Amino acid sequence: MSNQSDCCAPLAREPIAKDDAVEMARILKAVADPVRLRLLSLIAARDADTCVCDLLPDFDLSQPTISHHLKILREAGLIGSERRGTWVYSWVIPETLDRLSALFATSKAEV
Amino acid sequence: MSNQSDCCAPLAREPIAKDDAVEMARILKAVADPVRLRLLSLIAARDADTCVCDLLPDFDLSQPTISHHLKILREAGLIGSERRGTWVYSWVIPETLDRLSALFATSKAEV
DNA sequence: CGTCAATATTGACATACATCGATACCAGGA
DNA sequence: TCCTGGTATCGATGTATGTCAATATTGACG
Repeated sequence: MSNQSDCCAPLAREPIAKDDAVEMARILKAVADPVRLRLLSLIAARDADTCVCDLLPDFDLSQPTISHHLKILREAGLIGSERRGTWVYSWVIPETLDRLSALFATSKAEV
Repeated sequence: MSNQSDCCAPLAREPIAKDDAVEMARILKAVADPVRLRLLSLIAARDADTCVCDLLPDFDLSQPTISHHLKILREAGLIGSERRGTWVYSWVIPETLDRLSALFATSKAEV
């Protein structure tokens, strides 16, 4: 029943299936890091797409390290990225955030 | 402004503070594992408290390993546990689930 | 007490991960 | 066509993590 784009009822509703647990844990691993959580938040809190160069100054980390973290967020489907000339811009994919939010929802009543 | 029980606005609302990112990443690490996600779900989906002995048969893992995972969930504030005679029972702490759910909320409109 | 069943702790091990410096790749401009 | 600046990849390294077998702890019950 669960596919990529619409996976699993809230944790508290019914025991999550093994495969779904693997899939959601993959996404959760991507956000289970202070640096990536901040990167994601910086990108998500903007109205416009975010240039990587705007993110770097906020961290005491090397450019390769930030690039590495962005790749992990991208592979988890949490952000999208695109090169525009010299710069690379990123944006949030809200559907993936929604999946996480729904996963932890506790109100058993719903649609 | 943010304390333990009510930390940080949704990621997408404003850039998360460094300390909050560390704190939330700590909790997220606890759920970023397929086994712990299933444990949490099994416990959360029940009406009554869950005996550890009821959880073991669902996994192809040793008892010490399950015990280890439960400890991590406990230390993250996701579940509570209590010994009653021979058995140890666990229950979910919904406030912590709510914090996670709220963290990923995308609708900018709210209370 | 002494035993037994349920759970926790310890120590060891292999694997995964965050980070860096060095370097490669790309696109724009002289 | 060659530089230059922004970004990605690579290789190395130290640390964290998931797992187990062995053992300790806890509490119930003879």
